[in-house]
Amino acid sequence: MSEAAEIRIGYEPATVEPKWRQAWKDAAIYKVADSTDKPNWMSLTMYPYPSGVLHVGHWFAFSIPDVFARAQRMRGFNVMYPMGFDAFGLPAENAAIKNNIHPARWTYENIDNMTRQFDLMGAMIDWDRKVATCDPDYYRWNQWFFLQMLEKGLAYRSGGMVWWCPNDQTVLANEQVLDGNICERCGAEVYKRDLEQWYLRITDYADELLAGLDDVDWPERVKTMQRNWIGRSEGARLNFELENGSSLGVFTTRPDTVFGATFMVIAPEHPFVDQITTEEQRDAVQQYVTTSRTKSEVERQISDETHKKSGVFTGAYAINPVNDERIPVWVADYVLMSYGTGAIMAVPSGDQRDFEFARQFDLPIIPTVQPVGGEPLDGATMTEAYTGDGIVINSGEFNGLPQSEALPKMIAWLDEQGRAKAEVSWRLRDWLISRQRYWGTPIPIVYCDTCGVVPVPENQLPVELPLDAEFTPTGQSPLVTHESFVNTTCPTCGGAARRETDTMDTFMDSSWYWFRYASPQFEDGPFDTELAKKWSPVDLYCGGIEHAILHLLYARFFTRVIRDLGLTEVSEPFARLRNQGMILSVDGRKMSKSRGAQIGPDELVARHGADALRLHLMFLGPWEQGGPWNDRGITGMERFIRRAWQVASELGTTTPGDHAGEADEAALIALMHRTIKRVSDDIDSFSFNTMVAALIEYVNELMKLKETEIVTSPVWREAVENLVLMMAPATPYVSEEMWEMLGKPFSVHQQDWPTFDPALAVDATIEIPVQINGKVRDRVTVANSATAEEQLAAARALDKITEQLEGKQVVKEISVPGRMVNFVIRG
RNA sequence: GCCCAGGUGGCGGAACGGCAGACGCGCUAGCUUGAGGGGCUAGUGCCCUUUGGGGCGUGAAGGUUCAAAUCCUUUCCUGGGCACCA
Repeated sequence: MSEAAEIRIGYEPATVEPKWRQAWKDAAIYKVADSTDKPNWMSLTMYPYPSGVLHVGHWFAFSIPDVFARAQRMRGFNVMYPMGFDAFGLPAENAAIKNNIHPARWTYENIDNMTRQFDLMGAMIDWDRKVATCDPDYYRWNQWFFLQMLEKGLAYRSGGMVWWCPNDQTVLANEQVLDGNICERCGAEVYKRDLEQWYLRITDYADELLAGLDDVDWPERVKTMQRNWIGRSEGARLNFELENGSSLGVFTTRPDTVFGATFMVIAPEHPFVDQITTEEQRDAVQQYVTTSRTKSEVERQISDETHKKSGVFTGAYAINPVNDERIPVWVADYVLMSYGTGAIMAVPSGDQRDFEFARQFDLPIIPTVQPVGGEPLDGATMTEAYTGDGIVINSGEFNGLPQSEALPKMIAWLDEQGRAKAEVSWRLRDWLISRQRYWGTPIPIVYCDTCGVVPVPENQLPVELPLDAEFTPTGQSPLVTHESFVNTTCPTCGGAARRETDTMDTFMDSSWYWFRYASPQFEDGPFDTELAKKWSPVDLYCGGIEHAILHLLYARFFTRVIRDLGLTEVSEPFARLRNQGMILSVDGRKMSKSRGAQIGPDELVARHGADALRLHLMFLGPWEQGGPWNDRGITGMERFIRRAWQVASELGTTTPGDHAGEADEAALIALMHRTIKRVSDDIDSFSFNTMVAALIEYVNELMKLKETEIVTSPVWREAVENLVLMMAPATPYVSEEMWEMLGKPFSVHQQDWPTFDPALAVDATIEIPVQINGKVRDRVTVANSATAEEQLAAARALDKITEQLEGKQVVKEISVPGRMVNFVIRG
């Protein structure tokens, strides 16, 4: 049998998919040019950690952006949908210890397997642009960025209390600690240790990081999380003189309540604790400080019925600058050393925490704001702090002013006297980037007994991670004991020196990786600035909500640093952000590898085909929502594909001939345009589940029509071709096959997206409901152009309606053209 | 405690002032000599009814409206975020 005579018996994904996978590879249709006559459009999806295999959650996260990217390409953009691997990190080290396999080998093998699986998915990835962050060619630029920041004073080494994860044997950034004391990575309880570490000065950009959120098309909840994390508060810094002659600075958002400050509180870690505590109080204070140190951060922060506030009087007194009152200074752990100055002026009448403390220790309460029209407040009888607006009282010359007016006046007044200055305080801390781990970017620093801390010169980069490391189950980084790595010479004096053995937080890697896709082989810098410019900012960034703060905040910070180095013009890296929901395992819990609850795609692909799996994932529900995995329903997607296949395969067997009725043709045209509109709009709004529904409905209609005369009309051919074009982004394999079946030239993925005419997308006649008193009593078919009056006339003509209106008084008639008719009757 | 999102058939979900349950799964019945995880047809929210039809239904209770799943108020539940940040 000749090839031309071969009959396509039916849809078999096992033959269709490998065939086109190879054809695409041979024709390199996913190779992305740096620029073309079309506008560039960059679709980025958060690159995965190479854990070994892609599970259906990965498919959910990666195949849907692929659909969008493919649609954008058909719509006339030069689309880049790059992929890489976030290849440094702890799991590789754990695997090394457990299975005696080197992290590098483990990682690169996983990358190979996952690359294969991405191809199975049919993703539109240009692998020539692949980035793996554990490549020395990549991470040397982490080191380069670090050195630039060091030079600009944006990187620094400092001691202080830092979070330590005993399980991962490393410090963590504040952002990586959940629920007060839980390791974001492994779930272990973390605690604080006093260690010298490397930091990046992200707080220098706090203002800009906050303001920039207004300019991006991101989900509001992500912006809110970032705003909360940055935590800007406007207020003032006030100085209180202590009786011992020193001055205690505090930050407050309510300088207007300073007349009500009846005591002060300093954090147990505050440097003043020792010097101001009187002899009589020393024992008590010391004991308190020790106790609060052993308390976990979480314990300290609990405030409810069973956990009363605690604190101890230091014996010292301060002078309230506005009324010269002598007020006691307490030490209490409800004041945090890490925020503001680590000391507060306590105004129990205007702050609930101070109020509780005052009640507990019998300290005076002086109201300074009187609610308008309420009972006069009395410090002795108040039951809670009053934080609302009102009239200022007990505040000298400011008495009688509305609180909102008094606030700026009081700041100005205090400022004049040199007692206060308006100040903005931030919750954001600098980013701790040192990690006591092996599988990461070595921090390019050398310690020399003569010269001190010496940065490795740029021309000596990269500082390569030694591959001959020894992995022992102690959890300690093998770099520490790696003699030939640690022992080096000082770049400045040439004397013996030691290398920094800490590596960088892997969030460094992901803070600029997308720039690298523009020029992944570039050797003269982190990326080719001219090429990167063509793809900046990223038009669409997709990824999980779990990165709302961590990765996205660091990436925004890095982008600004890169901008200030003159390498990019953009400040915001990601113009539009969309978060997918999480695919949970069948039992509704997280798909964890350890519980064996991961659903692998390979078997599903073997059974149903990648196209059906892609459709199924789209059809599960709103992409933003996610939900528990189930494979019920995937058969529905297969049925849909088979029906589409049948429509396409029979087209070749019908010959164009005399038209069917004009009305039938018009109806098909309307259906086609309506479907193009629905599918296009649904893609734009990331509503992939309804997009699939629209395609299914379309095919179901075509299946009915396929037995009618209309198949001999040119309109039919157009309708079927558009079906295949619309399916192409969602089901790339079978669409390519159907496109070929229609006798069209390779490749369907290089075709233009079908357009629709809104005027043609409506049927000539429509059916509208006819209501009586808001209840549907009948339906009537009218011309789509019918006026309100015409609709009413048509409705009145209905037997059933005439009957029910008989003898009743019609109080009101509502007729909305194209929507409905309602008669309001009485009696 | 505060903020956000969400509660709709047996299930996933659709509609987001104008026909509730699109679409899919599942289920029921029938058809089909390719006994298969096949195809096709019809049905499938609940209750009442001989048919015609009628009533009730979107977590709960009120309200606005000719008309409410949709808007407003109160409340309950679920998920997420923040939380002694001065």
